[in-house]
Amino acid sequence: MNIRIGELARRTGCEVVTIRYYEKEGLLPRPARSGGNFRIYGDEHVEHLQFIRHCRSLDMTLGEIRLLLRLRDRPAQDCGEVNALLDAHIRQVEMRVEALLQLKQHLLALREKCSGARPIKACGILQGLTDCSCHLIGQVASPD
Amino acid sequence: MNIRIGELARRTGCEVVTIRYYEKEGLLPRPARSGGNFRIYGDEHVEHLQFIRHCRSLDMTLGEIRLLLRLRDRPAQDCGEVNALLDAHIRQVEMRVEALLQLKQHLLALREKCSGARPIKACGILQGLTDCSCHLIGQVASPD
DNA sequence: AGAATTCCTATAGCAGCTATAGAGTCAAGC
DNA sequence: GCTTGACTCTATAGCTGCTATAGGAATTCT
Repeated sequence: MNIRIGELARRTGCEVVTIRYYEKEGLLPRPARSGGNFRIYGDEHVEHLQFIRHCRSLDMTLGEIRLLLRLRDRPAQDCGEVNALLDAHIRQVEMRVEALLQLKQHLLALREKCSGARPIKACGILQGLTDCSCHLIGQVASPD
Repeated sequence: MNIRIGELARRTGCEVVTIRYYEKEGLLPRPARSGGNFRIYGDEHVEHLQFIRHCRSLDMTLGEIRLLLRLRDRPAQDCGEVNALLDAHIRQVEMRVEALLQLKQHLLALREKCSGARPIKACGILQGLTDCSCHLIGQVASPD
């Protein structure tokens, strides 16, 4: 099976530019080239790219995916590292959720300060944002 | 009160480079300059920057903050727009939380496929990532 | 043969900073 | 008066994970 980049994109739901980007980043092995310098892919590339897309749909970083791919290339090694990576990723997601829930509480508290339909100079929300009393209490964890 | 950028940074917990960045982005008004071309700030800048930092700690984008600042400059106008902006922001946070909770479910399901301590070629997690059966079910909403 | 489509490389842009280079300013100590 | 050090200046590049654009070459359709 010899397909070009457009067909690979169609089969994986991945944009053409993104495929080239993964190649540049070393996530996808360099394919053979046709006489006219077009990339020629095979089944193994489809599978490889699907793996990457699956990981991305789980919000893994390209660094994490790179590591998983490297591990996958050592079939005899123990898979503890894979488990550890996933555990760490799950913890990160949990932390992000907690940070966002805290954030939401702060936003709701701020929201209660104004019922709307006031002149801006009396708006409770803008006053709450200007007031810095709660400034350091609710620091948000760094986004993803 | 005439302070330089380092002192402003200290008082607001904001990095010097970030202050200059906000100025370049039009969020912070250009301050006066000293003879040696140093930025000279006053009380109003401290307050202004605290407002920005407070908004950022609530995860607002610089675009949202720019809009809020512009509204703040029209004290007589009705504050409905401020309320609307905050409501929209809260909804966004809620959606992000839900997306992350879904994501967590997918990750936990994947995690269950392996107990660790296997050779990598038998790792249930890597197999789950290679298998694309659940690929399009759990698409994650675009991050923040 | 000519037009439409696909492909190529290289570069810049998005958000919200952070880091670096190379130079200038200013106050204190010797 | 001169050096040291802390601070400041501008300009530029880097981070993540793409996306968009320009300008060209290859292929495919009619």
